[in-house]
Amino acid sequence: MDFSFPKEYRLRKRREFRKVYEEGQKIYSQYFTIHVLKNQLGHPRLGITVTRKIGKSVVRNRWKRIIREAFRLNKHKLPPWDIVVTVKRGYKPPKLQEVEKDFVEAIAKLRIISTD
RNA sequence: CCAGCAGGUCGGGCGGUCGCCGGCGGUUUAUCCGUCGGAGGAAAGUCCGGGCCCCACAGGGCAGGGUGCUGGGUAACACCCAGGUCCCGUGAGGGACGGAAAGUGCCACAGAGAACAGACCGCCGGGCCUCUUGAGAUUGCCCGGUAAGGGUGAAACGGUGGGGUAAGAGCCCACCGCUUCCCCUGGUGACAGGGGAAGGCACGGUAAACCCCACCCGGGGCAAGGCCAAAUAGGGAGGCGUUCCCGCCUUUGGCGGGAUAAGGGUGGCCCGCCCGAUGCCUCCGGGUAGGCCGCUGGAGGCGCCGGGUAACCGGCGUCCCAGAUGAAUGACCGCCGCCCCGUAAAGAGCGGGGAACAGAACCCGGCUUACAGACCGGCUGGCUCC
RNA sequence: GGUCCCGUCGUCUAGCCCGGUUAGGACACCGGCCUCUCAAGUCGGCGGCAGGGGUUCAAAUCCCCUCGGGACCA
Repeated sequence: MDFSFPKEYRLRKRREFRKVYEEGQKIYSQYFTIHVLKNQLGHPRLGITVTRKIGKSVVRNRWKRIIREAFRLNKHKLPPWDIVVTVKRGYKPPKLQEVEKDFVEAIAKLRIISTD
């Protein structure tokens, strides 16, 4: 199974993020605010937002790495959407399994809503 | 062995699986494969100093800012090294550092008096009143002397002894201290040592108050700066075209319709068909999105030798050691090492748990701040043993 | 990444340049008076210099470090 994470699977420009914010759907999970928009690429793409309010650079990097790992290990199950994950304030970075669970459940919920 | 003082080093190790970023090689022209490398001592705070780049600039001055014992190191510094004086410590050591005798300002409260000082209490002399026969004594008041004592304060005009006096005081003397000046010796110098003269002592603090003196500093920052460059709008140059007919309305004008021109669309091309009086085409320069360079080989690391007390410098050899840009350096597992807890008489073993501060963004030299723990020598004081 | 500014009661502020009473005021809060009660009014109280170090006899004020908040630059 392919667990790689090349650049085509990432959101890299400010206007790509803006498009998801303005045209996509939104859901709140325990740790994140997740914006989602269907794309035409046939695979999902991930964008992560961790503001300076979350913590210093060590903490911000930790969040990004864990989120990226959660996406990477589950990307074969994900629909072809652009997904932007914004970290909420007030949490310490938890274990990978917790983030994975939180992220996958939130996406599953959105999937049900969008198929209705 | 116990206290302590300065200083240096490290910041878990090995292996596997899944990923990420970059270099090189191959392969295809856009994907794979191979291989190598991939956070720190502070990468942090951005507090100083430089390199680099752009702008400005003849030279000098003013304003503004910084530094401040001496000598040295350095690209430079507010850093580092060595030294000096004073203060603290039994000591190893630690801390402070131009000028208050150029001028100005300020020194609250308390206190009698606070900056060419000052009589509240006290001490001493004199006068008046009171008591007394009187000498005289005492209380009160007044005048004067006095800085030795008390008290206030952060700070009150040198100390000890003697003389002196009504009581006192550098008022005078001796010794100690202090200030200023001169000479000699040592040192590059701060300064030190020695000798002499003058002065009874006159000059309290504050310059992280204004200021004076000496020296230094142009401004901005890689989001600097440079290159390539769509689409759209606009600018410049050149070329082609800017014609005819009909109807209506109040004007050499406007509106509507038709034909054709430059040109465009369709199409491999010609004819044809369609659009078309609106302009159209080509080139140039600026420039946005976007991309590229700057971008990591450097005041570089390590070793040896030489110079220097040292900071550091020189020579030779050797190594290449992150370069991202919504921003890589991660996740999981196993074994070993370290620490803690339980079990055991200690240990072994077994089981469970823990491991700091922190993440490069143009690059260096410093400073400051954060930091679980581990290690290395050096020195001081005390106790004990040989 | 870089450049710069600001932190005073619970909130908004004065004082800071040029150091010196118990750091002043408004709103809020608490208690009393007034009122049948509440509000208003009135009297009193509670409560603060972001933290640490230094200079000074003395620091909210001057100097340094740390922490927190904010603005600007593609």
